Amino acid sequence: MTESGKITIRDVARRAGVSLGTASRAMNAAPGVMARTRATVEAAARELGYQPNAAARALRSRSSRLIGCLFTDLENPLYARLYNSLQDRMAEEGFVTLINASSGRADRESRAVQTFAERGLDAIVVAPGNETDADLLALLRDFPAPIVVVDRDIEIGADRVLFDHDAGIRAAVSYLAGLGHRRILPVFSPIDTRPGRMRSTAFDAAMAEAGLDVPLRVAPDTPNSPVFAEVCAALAGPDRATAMIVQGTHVLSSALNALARLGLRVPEDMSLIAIGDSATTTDHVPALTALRLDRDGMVALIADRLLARIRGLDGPRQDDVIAYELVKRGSCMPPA
Amino acid sequence: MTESGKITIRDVARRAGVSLGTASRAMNAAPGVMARTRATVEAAARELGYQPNAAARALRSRSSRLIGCLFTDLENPLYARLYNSLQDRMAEEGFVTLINASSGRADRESRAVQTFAERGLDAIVVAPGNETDADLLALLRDFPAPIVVVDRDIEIGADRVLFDHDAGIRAAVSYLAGLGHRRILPVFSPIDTRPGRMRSTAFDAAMAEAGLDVPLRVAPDTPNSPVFAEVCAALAGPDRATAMIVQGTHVLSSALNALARLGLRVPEDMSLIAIGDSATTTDHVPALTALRLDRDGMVALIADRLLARIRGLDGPRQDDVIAYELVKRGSCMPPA
DNA sequence: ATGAAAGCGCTAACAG
DNA sequence: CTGTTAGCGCTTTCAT
Repeated sequence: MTESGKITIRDVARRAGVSLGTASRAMNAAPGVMARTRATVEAAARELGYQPNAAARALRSRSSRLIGCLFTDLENPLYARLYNSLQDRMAEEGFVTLINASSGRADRESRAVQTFAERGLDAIVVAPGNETDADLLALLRDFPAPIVVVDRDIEIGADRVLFDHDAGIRAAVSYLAGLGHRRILPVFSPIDTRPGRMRSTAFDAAMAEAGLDVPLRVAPDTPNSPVFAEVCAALAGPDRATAMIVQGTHVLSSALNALARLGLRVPEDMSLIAIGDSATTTDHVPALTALRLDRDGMVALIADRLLARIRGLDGPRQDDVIAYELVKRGSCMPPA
Repeated sequence: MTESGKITIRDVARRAGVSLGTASRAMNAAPGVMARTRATVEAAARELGYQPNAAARALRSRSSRLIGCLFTDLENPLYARLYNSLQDRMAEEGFVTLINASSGRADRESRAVQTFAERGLDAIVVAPGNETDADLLALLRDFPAPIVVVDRDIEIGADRVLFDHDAGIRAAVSYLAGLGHRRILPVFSPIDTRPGRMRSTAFDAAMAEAGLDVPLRVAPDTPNSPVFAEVCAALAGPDRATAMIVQGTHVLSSALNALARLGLRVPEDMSLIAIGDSATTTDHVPALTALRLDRDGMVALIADRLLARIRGLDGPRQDDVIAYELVKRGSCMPPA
């Protein structure tokens, strides 16, 4: 019935009794259109069920009104939520947001960037799993549209939004140290990418400043590797850690598993701080003290930067830093 | 340097010393092009770093080579993986796959479908959170391209890929009953959508057939609601259940939480079968017996159906059923 | 097998 | 403020 896809701007113009150009201007809220004319055109469009043809528009205007995201992992709540929020915000501005998950494989990431280029995306936001792949870096450097890099140490002359792992980890360590903990077990992701690298460095520095040793550490191979066995082993000795700082979702749940297996209760036998806040931390009983990113702030920052660059802002590339907040809940107490 | 985006098919044709039309035919592997000509054109394209303009192509050919997915939740491992696999498969066929997450809100779902229509997507696959919203259904019915519905009871004349919850739940119940369990606690999602509805029905039927009562059930408000308190309450009595069948990821982890709090070990004190297989089930210690969907089969089915319809297959709409497999691991044993 | 030409639907530049 | 016109880059007739 609606026969969508058949009605062109010509039909709208005819029905509104104006020229094609005027119809276009009216619908795009261009300056210099009489309010009355605009109303007439809009009414005609509505009555006809007019839907603009995105391809024609992109071809002519050289803007696809498409934004792309390249992340490693869709299941990661951080990225899933970032994508959701970004999508909402960009939709308000008339953009459609794509996402591509690479599982961290460099070849996939390169292909995705290439596809993005062919499709003429207006901008992309990337957090690739790989910070050093030459191919990917070249593709990114040559990318014909603005890029925002999220929490990766890659230098391609693009704007970046970076997380303040340093302050976050320091806050966690000093909270725990203040509670009286002296043996704190870090369970962090591998160091081949910015978050892992920075967390490890910050942790070591903070511990050193607090005069504490770091005899043991658990480093999952990937951000999603289970660490059950490693955590069990690390907690086996007589001088076991009395507190842990644990990253992520998968890693966190397998660490929790290990505690359960060892018969260690949180927080009585083990204090715990999670890096990143999600359903896993809030739904846990007791709710977990966590390092939470200011997600809304981050999305606003990314979106604003994206929009500004799309609109032609030509200033120097800029780095912005997003803070972590230590949300204190029930998973920490002084050691026994 | 590469100056991408500037080289058009004209440049390629000129360099190859052929006409524009021939260049197009050569690159699209159209019939009736001399092998030599094709080679020349392809070489020219490569040397120039030619990238076809997707918008122009879409405008002229009336095909965007874009596929859309409309799911409720990106964090849900099932959808995240379905999307990943589908994307891989469709990329091989030259399509880019978009995804949109609605969080189950009908208005968002309607807007997403509308956007998909404007963008001229070649096909969409949908698993909306809402099966009855009139607006959404109308939009879907009028959608100008093929649709594949995933596990939803919506009748819009589209092909569907449905999960066999009935056989799956029955297999789980009869396995547990065979082990000697008589009190089995179901922890299922709400019944306002196909999976929840079918699971509940199948569970009741299977229990009745096994001659077992269902005194208690836990039904989270949404597929992601925590059920800690409800599970604790349900397991409080003297005749507590000795086995549970639990859905999802979030629900599952909060149920596991509840067991830990109650001091109930799996499987010694409580047998447990998870609906859906993910890192949560495989990484748990002990690994959880789970109802696993044949994901590869599902993706192949969806992709084939999509492709066939895009290519004009005009047969009657079809329903396909995907089986669940009961993967036996360490979380079940006879009741004490 | 290839070349020439038309035109997809739209926006932007230029007149009036 | 509005009408007219010229393409955007490509695929697809229609000739040859």
